[in-house]
Amino acid sequence: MPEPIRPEFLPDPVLDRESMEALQRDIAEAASFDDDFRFDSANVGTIDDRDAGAASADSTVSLDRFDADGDSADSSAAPLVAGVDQAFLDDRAVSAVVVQRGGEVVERTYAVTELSIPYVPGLLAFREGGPIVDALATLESEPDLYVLDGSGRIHFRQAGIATHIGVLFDAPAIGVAKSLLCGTPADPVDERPAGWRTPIAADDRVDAPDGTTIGYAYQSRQYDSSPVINPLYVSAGHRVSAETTVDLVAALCDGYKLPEPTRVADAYADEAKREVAATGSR
DNA sequence: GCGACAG
DNA sequence: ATCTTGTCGC
Repeated sequence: MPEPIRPEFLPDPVLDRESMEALQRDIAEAASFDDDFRFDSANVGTIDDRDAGAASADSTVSLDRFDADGDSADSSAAPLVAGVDQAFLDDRAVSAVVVQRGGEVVERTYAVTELSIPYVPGLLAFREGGPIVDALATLESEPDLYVLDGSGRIHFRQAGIATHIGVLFDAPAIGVAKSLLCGTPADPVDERPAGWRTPIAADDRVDAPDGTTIGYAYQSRQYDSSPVINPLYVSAGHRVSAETTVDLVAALCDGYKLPEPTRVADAYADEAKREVAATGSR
C-alpha cells in the first residue's frame, strides 16, 4: 500500500557517485526535520506502559479507536510503527518489515532482492533502498512511522537512509544507528547511564551549519558493570524533529538496547533469510 | 598524503 | 552486514 510519492528519488544503484550525492542533496532539501505527523508521540510504546493505571482494559478497547481502514480515528490511538531491517545472503538482500500497534505485531512481510552495489559509507540507501522499497510494496497497511536501521540526518549530506525512505514515501521516519557516521557528540558518550542523551552537532564533514543539531546519542540501556553498552545514535529521517526522535526511540526501547520495531524486524529478517537459504526463494 | 566512514 | 562455540549471569 505505501507508494513512492516522489519516484524521482527512487534509489537507482546505476547512478554514478556524483549523481547519487546530488540526489541526496535534493532529498535533504525536500526533507522536513520538524514534527509533522498526526499521532500522539506518547502513544507509540507498548499499550501496557500507557494503560497502566486504567481499569484492567479488555483487549478490544484499543481496536475501537480505529476505523475500518485502519487509520487512526483519534489522537489517543496507538500509531502503526514499522520496523525495517535487512539480512544478506550471497548477492541478495532479504528485506523485512514488521508493523506493530501498541507493541502488537499486526503485519509483517519481506522481499528478496538482488544487490547491485557494495556498501559505501554515505551511500547505504543506494544499496539497501531498493530492497526496502520492494518489501514495502508488499505491505497492506499504511504505517504512521518508519524506524530504519542506520542514520537519517546524521549524514554527510543530511540524507541518510531514513531520510531517503521518509522523503520517498513522504512519511514520518527516524533512523537508529549503532555507530556514529559523522558529527560530534556535545559530551563524551562513554559509560553513560540508561536514559542519558546528548546532541550530535554538525561538524566540517556535514553539509549543514557547524553546530546544527543533526541527531542525538541516546543510552537506551546500560549494565551496572562489565559489558559496557554503547549508546544509540538516533536522527530524524523526515517529518520528525531531532528531539522527538529521541523521545520516540526512548518509548520504543522496551528494556532492550534496540527499539522493539527494529528488534522484531531483525529477528524476522533472520528467520526469512534461513527460509530462503533452505528453499531458495519464498 | 592523512583521516574517517551507517549496514 | 557476515563468518561462529562456548560461556557468564539474571
